Amino acid sequence: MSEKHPELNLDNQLCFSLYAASRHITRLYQPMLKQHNLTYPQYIVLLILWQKDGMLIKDIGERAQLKSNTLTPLLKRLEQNGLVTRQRDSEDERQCYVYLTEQGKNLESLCACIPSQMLKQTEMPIEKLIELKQLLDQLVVKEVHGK
Amino acid sequence: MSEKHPELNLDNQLCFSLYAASRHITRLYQPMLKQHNLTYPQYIVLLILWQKDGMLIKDIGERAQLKSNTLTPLLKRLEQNGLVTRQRDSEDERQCYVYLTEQGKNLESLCACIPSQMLKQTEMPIEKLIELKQLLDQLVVKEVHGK
DNA sequence: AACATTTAAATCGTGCACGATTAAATCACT
DNA sequence: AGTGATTTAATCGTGCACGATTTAAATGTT
Repeated sequence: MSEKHPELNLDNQLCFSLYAASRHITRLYQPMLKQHNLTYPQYIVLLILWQKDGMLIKDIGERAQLKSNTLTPLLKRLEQNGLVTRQRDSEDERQCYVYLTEQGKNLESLCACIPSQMLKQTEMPIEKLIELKQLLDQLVVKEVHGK
Repeated sequence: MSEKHPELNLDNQLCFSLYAASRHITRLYQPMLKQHNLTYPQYIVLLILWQKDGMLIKDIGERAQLKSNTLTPLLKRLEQNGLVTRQRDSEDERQCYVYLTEQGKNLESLCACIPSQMLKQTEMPIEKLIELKQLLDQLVVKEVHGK
């Protein structure tokens, strides 16, 4: 066991805990999302559209922190599955609006139980989860300003 | 703005904060890793091997929480780049050991500055980062037991 | 010894992520 | 009006992640 560089010990790396925890939580979502034929990033995009229908891809991207190279194919899949439609802005043909279909809107109620089921599975007290979320958001906020 | 299902508000979703923070931190690593022609998951695997050289793929996978379907191609790329070699166990031909090459070993010292540079970039006090890491690890530990 | 079971790695297919580039529309400025 | 810069989405290529399957080797059981 090398101890030349203890700062490189995996157990000291916040980055790895973050990476592992994120994938772990995504895996926990899979069984529930699979019932609705959704992937986790698709679910994120739907969360955004359920809050505000008819958004521009650009604005969805800002909210989800994803660019068109990820969103365009993802939205095409959602469209193929009948959950959204895409429509160019007639005022500015560069832009593209995304609208929920009826099926996409109806899915919201069906997914409403997911957050509470997830909370149950994590088995961590709600105060700790809130604390964790705040710390995570602080970690990201810095760079948004710096940009 | 739909408020039928406030539990689905993106801003209330720990999962999204986790997902966004993880990708954010990975992006922060990119410039430093690119200098050594490494991706972030490759760096994770090297962190593991720097701690203990000559591990089985199975054990690397347990440590990194990755299976062979992810590790095999990743290790082939590390091998192509001259950082590791792979060798079947002659006692048990199913198993495969991964060894650092000289170049792979030498890279450790070159990467030793990365953690401190990352700490600088996050601009979050070290106590908060430690707290964050502990919470993340608690989130994951539960499922390992349940499994 | 024969055969079912288990294990480890590799393979396959799908869907992200993301850097880089492209194409088209709009804007800004002369 | 003309043209260079900017904006938006799409496209392209690479490398993960991961469920599912396959292959080969080892193990267990009769």
